[in-house]
Amino acid sequence: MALRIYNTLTREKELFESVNPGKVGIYLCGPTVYKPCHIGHFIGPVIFDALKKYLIYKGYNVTFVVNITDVDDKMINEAQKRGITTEQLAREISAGYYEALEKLNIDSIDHFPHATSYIPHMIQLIHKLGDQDAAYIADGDVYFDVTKCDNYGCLSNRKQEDQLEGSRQLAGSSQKRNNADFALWKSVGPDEIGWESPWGRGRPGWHIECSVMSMDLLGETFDIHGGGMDLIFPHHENEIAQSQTASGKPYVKYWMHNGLTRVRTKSGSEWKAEKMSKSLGNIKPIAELLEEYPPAILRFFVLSTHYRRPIDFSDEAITAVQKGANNIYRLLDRLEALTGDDIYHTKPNIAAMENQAQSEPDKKFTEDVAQAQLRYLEALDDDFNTAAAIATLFELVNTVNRYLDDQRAQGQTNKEFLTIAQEAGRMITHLGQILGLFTHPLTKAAGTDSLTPQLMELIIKLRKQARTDKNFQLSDTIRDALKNLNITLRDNPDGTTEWQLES
RNA sequence: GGCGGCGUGGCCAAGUGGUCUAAGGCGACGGAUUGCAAAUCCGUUAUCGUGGGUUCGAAUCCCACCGCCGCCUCCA
Repeated sequence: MALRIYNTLTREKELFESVNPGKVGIYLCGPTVYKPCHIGHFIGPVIFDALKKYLIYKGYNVTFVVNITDVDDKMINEAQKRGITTEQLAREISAGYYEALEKLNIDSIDHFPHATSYIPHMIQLIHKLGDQDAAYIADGDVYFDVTKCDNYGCLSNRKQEDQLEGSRQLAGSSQKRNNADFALWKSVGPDEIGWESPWGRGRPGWHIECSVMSMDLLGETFDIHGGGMDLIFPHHENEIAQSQTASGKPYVKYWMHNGLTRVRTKSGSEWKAEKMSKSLGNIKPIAELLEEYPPAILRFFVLSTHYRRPIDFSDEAITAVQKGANNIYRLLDRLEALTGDDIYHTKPNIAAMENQAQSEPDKKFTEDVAQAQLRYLEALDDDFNTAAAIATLFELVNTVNRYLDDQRAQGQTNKEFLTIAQEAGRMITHLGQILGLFTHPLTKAAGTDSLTPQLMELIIKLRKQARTDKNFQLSDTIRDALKNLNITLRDNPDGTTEWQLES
């Protein structure tokens, strides 16, 4: 089994082979911390956190870097508007960012380099570029000369000549050698935020920070660089130009770009999907969203679409996904309740299933579970198709439910089939957890105290008596009352009743 | 003007040359089960934007057209 990844650079799915055997470096463009983050900021982190987990599963040693841009025009403006320093602003916004990451189970990021901590490195890199005449001073600013990079435009497939007409890039600094040249260092006045440099007081351009931090932490050539598709040009294109020119080596082996988040809104009877943006005012802060939906569901939602496609965000869409995910949780929780064993934190044991499986249905079932695992991993190997992988999870759930039903229908009294079903449940959590899904029950474990199960047993017994007496009014009252406590009863055909705490 | 993405059932969403009259989810409908429900199971619900073309064979390749979205200024 070999992982294949779509590389924006070549526009093809390529076999993944890491630069250094057994090791993988991933760099993802993080947020500019000037306004509260929204769901769009977490698409990348969810995807690449899941990817890292999968690579670890495959045996790689992975280093994952997400940068924090804590200096640029927007930050300065916002800080000024609010009457605080940019440091205060950065601290406040990044705290919210980290908090959301944690809730979304994004725990695999090894480094969060801040741009402001890398100023000397940036100056060094600009120097290096200057030595090659790839950087020059104009109007006190330092620019990168794109003609010094022979493959400029390779990532975005753009030619400079084509960019002129219709572009909103107005004829500004006429001092630039080429229209496409971009700033490496911008000069600032004495009372503005800035750092001393050989070119006077100033602050770095946006693109240089990612080049510097990624190469510092991952090496001059590293494996995977991720980001939203909107960053392909100019940001990533410029990163390549700077880094490659400075190091004389290829910069990144695989460029992975995720689709952008769109918001579905209704105008009249027409649905339309548009980009999230501040000007459109269709942004919901992540903190708010995390209040409305369980974080695990949001993560599931993101991964249930292939990463390269845009995700249309709407309450309806999340709700639909949530209902689907609940079917999986319901089965898992049910298996735990039936067997009394933890299936979230133990690994499946196919061999044990095979040993236990005596009858034909048991054997068939065991075979189906093994097949599901295979298809799940195959899907992930195919350009990290989490959507297809998740589909196999649903099929597996159906397989288990059917098995349980069949066993029950046959009046199976021995509980051996439960052992087998339990292993299948473990397979579901195990596969899900490769992507950071199904790490815990969605709700607080039911009856964590010892009293609840006993009380439930009592209540169920009483209700059963009521039903035997055909006192349905009473039995339904009990059922409704429990429902209000989010406890659902399941009356099985064989007369037994199970209970479950629903989310 | 240039670059790029998208258009698959009521909705969401996989699939990018044959196993596809098309996975999976939500919804709807019918059935089993139930005292009634819930849950679960079974079944039904698509020829893949339009029109051409290539091919023995296309949702998948090519051309044209229509529609939507993004980038070329800051953006994950």
